[in-house]
Amino acid sequence: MTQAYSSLALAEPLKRAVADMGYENMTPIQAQAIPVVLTGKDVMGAAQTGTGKTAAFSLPLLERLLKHENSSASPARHPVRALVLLPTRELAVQVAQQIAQYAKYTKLRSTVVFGGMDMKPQTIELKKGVEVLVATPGRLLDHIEAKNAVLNQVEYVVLDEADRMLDIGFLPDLQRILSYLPKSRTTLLFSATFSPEIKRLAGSYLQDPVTIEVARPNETASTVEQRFFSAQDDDKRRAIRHVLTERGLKQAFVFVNSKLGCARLARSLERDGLKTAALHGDKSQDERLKALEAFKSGEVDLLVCTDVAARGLDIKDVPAVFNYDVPFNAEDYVHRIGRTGRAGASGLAVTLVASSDTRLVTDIEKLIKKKIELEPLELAEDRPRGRFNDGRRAWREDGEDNRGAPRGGRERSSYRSAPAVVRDPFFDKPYEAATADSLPPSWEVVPKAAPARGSISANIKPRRKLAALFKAPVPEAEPTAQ
DNA sequence: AAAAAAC
Repeated sequence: MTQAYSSLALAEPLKRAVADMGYENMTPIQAQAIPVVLTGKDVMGAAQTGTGKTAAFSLPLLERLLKHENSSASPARHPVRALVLLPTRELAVQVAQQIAQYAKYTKLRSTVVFGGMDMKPQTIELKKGVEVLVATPGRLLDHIEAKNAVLNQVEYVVLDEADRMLDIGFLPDLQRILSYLPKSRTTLLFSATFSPEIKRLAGSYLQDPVTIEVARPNETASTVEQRFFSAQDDDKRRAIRHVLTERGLKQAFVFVNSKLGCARLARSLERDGLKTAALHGDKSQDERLKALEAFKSGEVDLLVCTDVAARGLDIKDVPAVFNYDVPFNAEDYVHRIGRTGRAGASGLAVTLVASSDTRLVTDIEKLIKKKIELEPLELAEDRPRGRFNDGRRAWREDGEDNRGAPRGGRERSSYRSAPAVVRDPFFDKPYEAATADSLPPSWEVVPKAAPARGSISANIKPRRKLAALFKAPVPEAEPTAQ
């Protein structure tokens, strides 16, 4: 049963803002959470990625701020009445933008504070007075200590990506922030993933909470097609290009586990002819926001990123997510692939699994409670493999064959194994993002060696089209609010 | 095995 926003007891300005955004029907988490949040009770809410958790807490929160005036505040002052905390700066920006959209026809004011940017403009906004404050923990504490933000009249606290906010890395900051808030308040926790331990911990921050679980916690969105390919490091970049071309994909997130790896991979993919931006925590905030903007505007095809981008980012129509590295935490897998298949659209998640990653894949399998089939993705050689006796690789990054050009030295290099060079047609031409009328050429998967007995790959037929490994895309559903 | 969040 779908429910329309118009059926809700929301103030006219809020309904008008929702209508402006083109939303009509609520998602299940919205339909269930909004009436409960409207009662003012504490809530712990779990729903799959991309199903509109932000609207599920923002709309009823704004409604309550409108309906219940803060009687203890002097008319001239605008005390912070609602605080929304997030684990990354980009997410804080996004949620703040969304709240501002919902509140645009009301007199409620909101702003966002986060690190990596000048304190002054944020201070000016805070001093003007805001009812709703969106923030990342570290910078908020700075503002509290500088007396720029006074939180003793906060009535509502939201921990978005609550399980992350409650993990060991954030907990000390979070506890300090909560110590500045009144004891009597409403607390709302939302996430797509909750471990049993975090749930227990979360319970200690809530009073008589209502638990809303639209899906089993940690459940992946049904709109995302999940594929796992075994691919060694040298093959991973090519695997990405093959899948992009085969599926006619225009854009994708590419997740890696480290900041250094992120920068390196972005450079490599750029050399392969892909338009790429890198997003990780060692970049300046300016660069981070620019990278995200370049991806949103379609200026770049690939966003190579660390887990800074794993959670919450809502970019419309991202068709695919690659896990170039298998994430260390299974929960992060759920969030990473949740960047695609949002709001009912279809998405593809491809995880590239090296032989040392099998343990991590097992963890993911257990968490999402879905059987994972590891498929071989073995591509034809595009360049000679192996190394010289002196350890140099037989190929160079610029694509030139390195054989026959030994570095100076009296010992003559000999090539240990000289496999045949098979050219990969995609590798020779610059990558072009697919358009409606550029049908991708097909490419064959060629097995490199006989599969080991008893391995998963033993069941795979020797030669078949890569395209045949993929099923038809899922049709799009009607849009719902995010 | 890492990343994120303050200066």
